[in-house]
This record gives sequence, C-alpha cells and structure tokens, in this order.
Amino acid sequence: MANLHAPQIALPVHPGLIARSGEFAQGRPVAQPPVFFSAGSEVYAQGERCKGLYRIEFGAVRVYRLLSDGRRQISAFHLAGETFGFEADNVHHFFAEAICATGIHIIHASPTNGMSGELLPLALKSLVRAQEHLLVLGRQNAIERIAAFLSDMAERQGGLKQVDLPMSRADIGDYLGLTIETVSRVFSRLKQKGVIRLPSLRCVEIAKWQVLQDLAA
Amino acid sequence: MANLHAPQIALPVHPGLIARSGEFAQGRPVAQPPVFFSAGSEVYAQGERCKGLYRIEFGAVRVYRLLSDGRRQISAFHLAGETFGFEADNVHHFFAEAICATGIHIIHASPTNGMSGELLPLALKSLVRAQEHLLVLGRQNAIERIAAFLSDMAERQGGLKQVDLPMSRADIGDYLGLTIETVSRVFSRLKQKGVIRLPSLRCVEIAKWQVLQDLAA
DNA sequence: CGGGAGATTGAGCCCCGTCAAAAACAGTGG
DNA sequence: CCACTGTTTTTGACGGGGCTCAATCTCCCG
Repeated sequence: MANLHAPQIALPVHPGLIARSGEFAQGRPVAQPPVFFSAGSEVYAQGERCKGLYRIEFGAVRVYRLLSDGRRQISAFHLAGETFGFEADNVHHFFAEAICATGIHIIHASPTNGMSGELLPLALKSLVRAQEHLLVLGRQNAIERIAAFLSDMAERQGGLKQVDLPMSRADIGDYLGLTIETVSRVFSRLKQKGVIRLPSLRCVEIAKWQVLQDLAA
Repeated sequence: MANLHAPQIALPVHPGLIARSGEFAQGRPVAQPPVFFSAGSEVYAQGERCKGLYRIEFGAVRVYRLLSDGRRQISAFHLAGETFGFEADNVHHFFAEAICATGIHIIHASPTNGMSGELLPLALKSLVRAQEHLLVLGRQNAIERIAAFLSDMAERQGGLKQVDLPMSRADIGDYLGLTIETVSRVFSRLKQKGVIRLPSLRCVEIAKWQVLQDLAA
C-alpha cells in the first residue's frame, strides 16, 4: 500500500498519484476527479503524451526544462486557481512538479466537450506571461528580477502585504536565472533596506510597496 | 502623395501603411489585402487595440517591449510565412516593427469566420517558442545563446548552410539579452574557430553544423 | 541533542557590460 | 568613379555584477 505520509522531497520516479474520490470537486463541474500530488512529485514529464490540461485546486506547481548538463530553467510557477499544461503537438516539452502538497483537476479536453471555447484565452494568458518574463531575464539585474518576482507573487495572491512563497530559494533562482546565493543576498539587501521583512523563510512581508514597484521598473 | 522611396530607417510616427491592391494575395484566400511596411516602420504599438492577426508574406518583423529607461527586449523575430500578433485582452502589450521591407496580411479574426479553429495551434506554437527562449536567456552564456540563435534561424530558413539575418547586431543583442559588442565578439570567435563564415554582414554560412549544435546544448 | 537539508554570508574570480576608438559599410552627390 | 558623411560593426582596455567555492548558520524532525 502507498505511504500517505511520504517525505516531502523530490522522488526519483512517478510518485504521489493518489486519486481521491472527488472531494475537491466543489464549485464547478469538471470532467475528472481531482488528484493529489505530494511535494516534489511529478505531474508530467518531458516527452510524455499530453493527457489534457491541469487546474490547480490548492498548492503550487513548477514547470521547467533541463539542459543536458543539469542546468534548470523554471518557465513558470502556477498557483491555486490557475490552469497550465498547454502544449503544441500533444507532447509535453517540459516537466511539471508539485512544489508542495497540491490538488489538481486534470481536464481531458477534446473537441466534443465545451472547453474548447475557453482554451484560447487561457493559452494567451500564458503566452503574455512568458513574454513578459523574457524581459525580466533578458534585461533586468538581480534586484530588479527579485522585485518583479515579489510584485508578481503578491499580486497573484490578492495584493496582500503578506506573501508566502511555497518554493525554495533554488526554485526562485532557477526561475529568475540567478544562483541561490544571489537570491539570498538580494533578499538580505532588501530586508536591510527595510523594503521587505522575513517573518519566516517561506514568507515575505512587503513593507514598502512603492520602492518595490520602482525597483521592478 | 506618400513617398514610395522612403529612407529605410525607423521613423517617429506610423509610416508605411500603404495598402496595395491584393497583388500578394496569391495562394490562399485571405480576408484583407496585404499591406506594405518599410524598414523600421511600426506594425502596431503597445497599448493599441488589436485589429487581428498578422501573417508575413515576405520580410521580417521584431516584437519587443521597452523598460522605462529605454532597455529593450525583443521577445521574437517573425519571418515569412509566420503568424504573430496574439494578445490576451484585445490590447497589444508589445511593439511590432518591420525589420526590412515587409508585406503582411492582416487577418481580421472573428468568431464568425473560419479562422478560430486554426488559432489555438498557432498560439501554442508561439507559447512553446517563448518558453524555450526563456531557457536560453535564463541559463545559457553568450556563445550558447548565439549558437542557439543561429541554429534556430537556419532551421527556420529550411536548414540551408547559408542563413541570412535581416536584423542588425543590436536587434540580435536585444533578442538574446546581450550587448551589441558581445554579439560581435562572439561572431568573431566563431568565425576564428571555423564554425561559421561571414560572406557579408547580414549573411552567415554555417561551416560546422555539429559544433554549433553542441554549443547550443 | 544530533543529523541533514536548506539558507546565509564571505572571499576571489571571470564573463560580460561599459566606455572609447578604429574600421567597415552604405548612401549621396559631385 | 570617387570623395564625403553618417551609421553600423569591430576591436581593445577596464571595471563590476554575479558566479563559484567554501564555511557557517538556521530550521526542522527524529
């Protein structure tokens, strides 16, 4: 029997695919019951055939790609309520992993169901997001990248001052094209300047909104 | 009367919107006649309302965004045969300019015409492209970026050894997140290593395919 | 209390950006 | 055809931001 109290770390092979009996399917009609993924478990892999789209009920997901020597680029984080998994030719070009304990609706899209009309706007939203992230990676320095990241995360969590970061510093680095050390140093500098506070490792409190916005340019 | 022999430079305000009487509308039925854009002229601007999609008949286009201090990030180049102009909320979030003399079909998409079925695959192709470019900007060094760029351009031009680059070094730099000087230096290094030859400024001949591929990683 | 992963901090170095000058190129007009 | 001019590209010298390597610190959990 599968261990429901699995350690919250990345596992080598497809873990965490423990379907539950629809207990998260509240609020809207969906084609499939939600699936639970433990922290670090794989949602899909590069090269895998697409099964449909993924809507996050709770938790968070990282979508990334690897270079042959192990360098990793996270192309997006996805939070509760967001939909991801768009691909061009029915084959995944990226990996997707749960960052923390995460519940996901797998939507088996097909020409026959009513989803197709809603697909394009969602895909376009992903496109604009990716294109805006290109600007960050191509033309902004370390402080600006972190500032942009924090602003974005805060906005996506409702604009509250308290932002929680489900991902590790390594994840943030691989998202922003920085090393873990640089991420840490910039956090320290922002803290020291009084722009942010760090109640805990995975929680940021934004003290000076305007300064952060200006930094994000 | 508009000057058809306008200088091939960037102009301050909306030039080049000289509609021709359908002389390029060969091969496929389109909703509108093609439009001619001179080098450097604006196809659309950030903040402008979307008029539809754009299919390039000949020439090339750069799509970019600016930071307040003038830093520029080109998110994509588009060549003949390609379709661009996807946006999330009917408003352009980017600028688009013709790189050289360019003919474009403006496709006024609407729910009523037959386009909507072909839209999603095209949008998804743009999405995958952008996401793969994130990996380049986030995790690859200067040589790898140039190698990836040249491989991509070569592939999109049919895999021939002779690749022509309609864009300037500055454009390449702003696409790859490098300075114009670094772009030039890397070109020189690749030439000196015998990986490429430069018959002219805007034309590259790839001498050692395998080496280039390996560099692009 | 002890062990281990993640995070922080420091020292040194290197790639690439900045500044500057020279060279190559493209137009223009004589 | 060539001289003249402005733009683009190349090349060089130098400095700095961020990466690398390494040590220390902080949380968690057992």
